[in-house]
Amino acid sequence: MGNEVISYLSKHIKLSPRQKELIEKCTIVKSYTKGTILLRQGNIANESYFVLKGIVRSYAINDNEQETTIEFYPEEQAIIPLTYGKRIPSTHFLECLEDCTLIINNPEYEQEMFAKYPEFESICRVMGEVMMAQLQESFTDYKTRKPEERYLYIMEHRPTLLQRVPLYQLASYLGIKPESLSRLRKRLTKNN
Amino acid sequence: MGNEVISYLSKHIKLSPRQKELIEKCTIVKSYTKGTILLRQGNIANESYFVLKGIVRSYAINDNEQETTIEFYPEEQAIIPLTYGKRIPSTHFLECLEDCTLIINNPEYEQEMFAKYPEFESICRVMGEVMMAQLQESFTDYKTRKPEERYLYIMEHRPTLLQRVPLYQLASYLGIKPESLSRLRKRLTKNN
DNA sequence: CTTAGTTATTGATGTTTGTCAAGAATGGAG
DNA sequence: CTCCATTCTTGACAAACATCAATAACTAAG
Repeated sequence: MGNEVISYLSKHIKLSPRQKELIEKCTIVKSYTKGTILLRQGNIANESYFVLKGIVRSYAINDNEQETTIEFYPEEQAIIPLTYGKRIPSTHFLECLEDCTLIINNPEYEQEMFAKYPEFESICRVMGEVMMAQLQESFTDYKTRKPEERYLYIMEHRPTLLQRVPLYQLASYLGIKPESLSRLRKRLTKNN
Repeated sequence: MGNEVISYLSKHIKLSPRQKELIEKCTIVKSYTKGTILLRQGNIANESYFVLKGIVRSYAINDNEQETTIEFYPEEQAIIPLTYGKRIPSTHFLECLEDCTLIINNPEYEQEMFAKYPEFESICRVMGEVMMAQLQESFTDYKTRKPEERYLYIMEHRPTLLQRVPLYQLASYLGIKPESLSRLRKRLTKNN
């Protein structure tokens, strides 16, 4: 069951055979039905996840009641809420867009693991750093690209998203209204 | 000299008198002239900073040779490059927009400090978490607000920026072209 | 003070997005 | 299968931004 986790982690750091063994042993797996809210904005985030099957969306609602999709997490993605393990209320929601199978983690269990297998702590630290760098990069990218360029990027690099995600949610991910995404797509099919 | 650091840190975490004393003792201060590049995109970031005087800009250049301002760091701001202490090349530049006086830090010095004063490690960890949360929040905010709203936010919360920063750099921070910022400003003065 | 270089504004024009409203397509529940 | 709710598309119009080009304002160096 932990194979997917190992394949994911291996993209970012080198794992020793012993570490791989460890990960396989220590995973808690749960399933959720489509539509399940894993975390609510304002609540405390006391779990982190790893997606084995399905797709999870993270989104936030601001004072204008506008909903913004922050990220989609399909298979082989780690989901670590920003407020994970802190006392601060969560800044965003987590929602299952399909029936999902997830690996669950929580701070207490993590601490237990760290005590038993100290190497685990640096793995987690590195993962945190990687996520932060990715976040910064996508922010920079977001500022320099137009919605159309962002859409084309997704078509090229994450084409399955288009089949699995409602377009109005993709629109809020791109930072435009659903109508604009609709027209953008029409434009693209015409010109090619 | 460390007073400003203490005042900054105190905004985010509680410091004991002993910790404050520590910080005062252990700071390395340097000065740079306007225009100095502290860090280049592609290079290794082996220093982090704290601004005592002046203002530093972080920006990135993407494949289209477009320059995007990521953040302005005036007095009392910590600057921790995302790739700080890692072997990854930096994703952004750091540039002094004025003559600057900065507190310098590097990973080796940090490790030394951690060994001597273990409490320091958790201070740094918390600071990292705070920065990450801020980054995520500004990203979400960026997606839901229009350029005009972002400009008004700066006028209200960081009014000094407008006097210290060239408008074309502020424009790239807001995600628009200088011409558009110019017109946006004109619009606002007319309607109020 | 003058000049060269940078930064800011303005005008004209085309494209894209937002908004409001209506209609078409899709999908799930009974 | 039918119906209802959600999701997607389309139209018309206004607002905002990008682009190109020219001019104005400002700054720093000689």
